Amino acid sequence: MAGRVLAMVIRAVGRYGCAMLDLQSRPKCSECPIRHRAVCARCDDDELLMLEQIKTYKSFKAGDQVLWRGDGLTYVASVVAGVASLGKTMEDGRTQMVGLLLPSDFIGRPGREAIDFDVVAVTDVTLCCFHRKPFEALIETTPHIAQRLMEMALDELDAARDWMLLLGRKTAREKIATFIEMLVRRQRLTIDDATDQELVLPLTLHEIANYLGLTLETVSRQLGAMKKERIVQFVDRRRFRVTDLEALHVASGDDCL
Amino acid sequence: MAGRVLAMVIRAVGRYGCAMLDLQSRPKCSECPIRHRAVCARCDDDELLMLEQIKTYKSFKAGDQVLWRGDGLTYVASVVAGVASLGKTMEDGRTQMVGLLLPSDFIGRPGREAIDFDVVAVTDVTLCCFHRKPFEALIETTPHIAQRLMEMALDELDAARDWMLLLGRKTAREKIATFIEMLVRRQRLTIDDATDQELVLPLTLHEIANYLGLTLETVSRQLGAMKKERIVQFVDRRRFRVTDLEALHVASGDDCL
DNA sequence: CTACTGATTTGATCTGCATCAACGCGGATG
DNA sequence: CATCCGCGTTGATGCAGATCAAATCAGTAG
Repeated sequence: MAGRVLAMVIRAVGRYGCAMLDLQSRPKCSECPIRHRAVCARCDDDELLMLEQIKTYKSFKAGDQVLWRGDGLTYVASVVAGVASLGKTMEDGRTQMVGLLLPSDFIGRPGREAIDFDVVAVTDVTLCCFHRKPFEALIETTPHIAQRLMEMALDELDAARDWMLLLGRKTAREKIATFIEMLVRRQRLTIDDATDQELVLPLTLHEIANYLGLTLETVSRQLGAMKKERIVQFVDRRRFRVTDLEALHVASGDDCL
Repeated sequence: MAGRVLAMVIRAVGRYGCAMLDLQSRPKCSECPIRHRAVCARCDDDELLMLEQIKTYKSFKAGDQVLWRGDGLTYVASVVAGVASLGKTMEDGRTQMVGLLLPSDFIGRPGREAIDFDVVAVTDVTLCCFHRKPFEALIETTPHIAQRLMEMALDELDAARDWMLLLGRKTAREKIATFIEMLVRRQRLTIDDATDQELVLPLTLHEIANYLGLTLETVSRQLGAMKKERIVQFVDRRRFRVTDLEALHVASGDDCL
């Protein structure tokens, strides 16, 4: 069971002959695109060096399962590139996405043997993996890592709580609006001057529904309604822009700013 | 997650809550009931001494608002006794509880100026408060605190994700069953041989509904149904016992153990 | 004891979203 | 080129749970 990750990697690579990323490669931490946001953000050069020694890159193709619920946690990892989802599944097949992992987000947790949800690659994904045991040891000796991990966990906790309000109390329309607003805000953070920028839906309708606690039909209908109302405008299936940010915000049901 | 202390709460509440505790008093950390589970769990005696110097006890009556959303965070705190809730409210009055705080749980977060939800005392509550600034300084110099806070945040994150599945996908019946099962599991952790123990609903129907993303009428009806089916049995409004643990678990919709 | 207040129960009705079903579209495959 | 399959759209129908309304009960203040 623990070997599944590896099997996945092999399959992913095997499929395309050789994935673009060399598995053996161990890019310099100092040149890493997530250097200043990931779990290593607060580390100094010496600490970085120690991390560098226990890290390995792994790649996954869109759709690949990265971890199965109940899997032994041999590795913990940071998302370097791509989007992955955290999901829970009930016996009868109902599923709920409980988190979206974007670059710099952390997978797994020190001090626990198994993971309690599925991790799936939504797009092609690159992970920076650390063997859990040495990573845990590093936490004991390197305050900067525990401090950063604490910050990140608390941030995710805030996000999870916002999502609980959404799941528990918001209407379908409010859920969709909140979701789109979240995409806008994120894009803003990455690209400057992103007002009126073209945005991308990183998920299929099915995945969005799964994230919002709805069915895909409902998502389709609500999106359709917002198109009609000229709140959003689609250039193709995936790309769109927000034409009425104010109306979008009102529709989200959230307080003033 | 954070619970595992309900019996203590029940006992504390069952007596005279925490009203008897002197506000000015600064009890010895070494004799603190939550010494080994709270944010200070990993601290050694020296570290404890430093915490002791910046701590103050505060008490709140059941129903008191401890913090308002948007409040400046002058203090962070641990719950010493009693139950408090974290809640979110929408403009039109809809509310969703996003967390239950039991003894040893932590309120507030270092490195953030304001809090993004309301904290309300459900029962009489005693807090062990630390001025935020010196507490943050302590985190920088005391790895044990950051490590423990990280652990606690990750535990709460797991709990929040379970709750997201509940809010997003479970039926009313499953929600109620899951809630009761959670109460049972918590009690079990504290009192050995707790099978068939009498349990207490620490919340009103209104609060339970608020926690589960339901209306109080629905909660009442589902509880009524489970009474009829002899799954639970009430001795009075607040006290009950589970008569069919197996059926309860099946009703919760969760996987085998 | 009485009146009042807040918590709970129960019933009747309404509705938002799920469910079921059919169809159109575009990209991949042979 | 035909076909297939995953994805998205659209329509018809059903139902779980919300909403509205009223009665009961328990505690408590007078």
